[in-house]
Amino acid sequence: MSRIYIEDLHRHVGEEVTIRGWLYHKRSSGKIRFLVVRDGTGLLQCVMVKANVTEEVFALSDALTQESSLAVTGMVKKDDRAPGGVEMEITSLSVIQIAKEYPISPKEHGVDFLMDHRHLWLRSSRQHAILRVRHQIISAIREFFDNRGFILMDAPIFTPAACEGTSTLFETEYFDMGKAYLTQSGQLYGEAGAFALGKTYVFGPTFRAEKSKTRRHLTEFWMVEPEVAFNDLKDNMELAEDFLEHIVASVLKHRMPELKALERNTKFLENVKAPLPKISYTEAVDLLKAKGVNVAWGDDFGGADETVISENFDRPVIVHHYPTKIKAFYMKRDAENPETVLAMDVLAPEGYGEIIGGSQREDDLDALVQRIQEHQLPQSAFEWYIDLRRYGSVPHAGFGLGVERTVAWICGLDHVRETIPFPRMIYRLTP
RNA sequence: UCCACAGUAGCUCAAUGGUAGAGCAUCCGGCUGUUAACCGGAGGGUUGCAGGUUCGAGUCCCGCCUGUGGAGCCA
Repeated sequence: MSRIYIEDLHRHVGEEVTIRGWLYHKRSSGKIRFLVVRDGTGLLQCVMVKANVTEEVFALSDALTQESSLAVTGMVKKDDRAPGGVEMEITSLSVIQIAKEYPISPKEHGVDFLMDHRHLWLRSSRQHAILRVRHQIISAIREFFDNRGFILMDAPIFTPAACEGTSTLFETEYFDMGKAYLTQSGQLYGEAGAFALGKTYVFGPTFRAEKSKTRRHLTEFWMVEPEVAFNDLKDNMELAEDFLEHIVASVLKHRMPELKALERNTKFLENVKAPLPKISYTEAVDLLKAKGVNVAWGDDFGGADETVISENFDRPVIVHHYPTKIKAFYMKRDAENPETVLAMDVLAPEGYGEIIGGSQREDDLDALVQRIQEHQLPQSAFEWYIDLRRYGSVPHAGFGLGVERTVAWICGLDHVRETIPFPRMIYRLTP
């Protein structure tokens, strides 16, 4: 016998079925009880009328507490009075466990309390909606690259050295070999992959020990990083805009009920179609100056600056050709203007900030070694990476997309802490 | 790390320097269509910790702890 889930109940109207799940909420009125049951796929209002069940079953419903596990059996009926339009008329009920007093009530709670109870908070409908959208985004990411012949290439999490700034590494003892570090990015390994397999993507968790305490930061977050041999900056930007279009279209196609539950205005999401608007860093600085922001050419943009830039567009905007000195060592300098690199960031609209950062990579051996020295990085740790420029180096490019910021943007959340099941932040390691 | 704000019942919050309270949750009772149901009743407190001022401190002062929002840094 196949198991029936709440999300499929509209196909079982008129049948007697059994649903196993948890009590989400209960309302009682003398001789009639309304049990709202959840099973992970949705919520179902179950109506228990005293005359229709045995005394034992009716008494059992009195003992049910919020989140008690149970199985309900009854007739599935269409009823406009029920949330979801379908309800169950209970004929039988069995209790699996009576839950202890559940800490999360239907009333409001503070952020810290909810984060302390994250393992239970995940059961609420808002968190359901977010995690389903996250799932859809991850699914769309893999679908996009898989359909284009990219090979998933996992990068290591223990690494011998930094690829971004050195001050933001989590370190750990690695037997008698000294320190190992948790990866900040799989990109360098992705480059090795691109030279082996042509087009690859790295997808996994990354770690930054930045003491950032903002709505956009986690210490552990997921990143997907495509890397393509023979791609230049233009190819890279085109890949990024096709990629974003695909992700957003997939969520709009499959997760509208969740976006509605999150009260997400999808107007801007529907605009996410390639090609996206593109401006150079220099144009972005001029734009900021015209808006009265005090910036100079060569400054990196802060979160507020990114918001001002993105407010000029009704869809994500690509900013390219950043100053060399504010970007990573592996980015290729523009031959026409070595003060800039062939970098590009994608800024999400509505103030959600940078969701993609990428570049064409430095493929020249001498230039790369020089950049490593300029950044005072330990060259020995990068010998394998430099090797890629010794043996058949070619132009190549890639980018990284932060999954949590993308989820926050698409869901319209005001903080990334709700975009991942168990967020890791500067002051939170549990649950 | 820096700046600002906060910490009172299980939760969300009140309380002019003068008897610590409400709603929800819990428990008891009532109600045959509820939608965060409603109505009546009950229990529930070392006011974050440690000092100080005062006749008297949840309230004022000092230090610490924890958290929230933001900055810098970044995806």
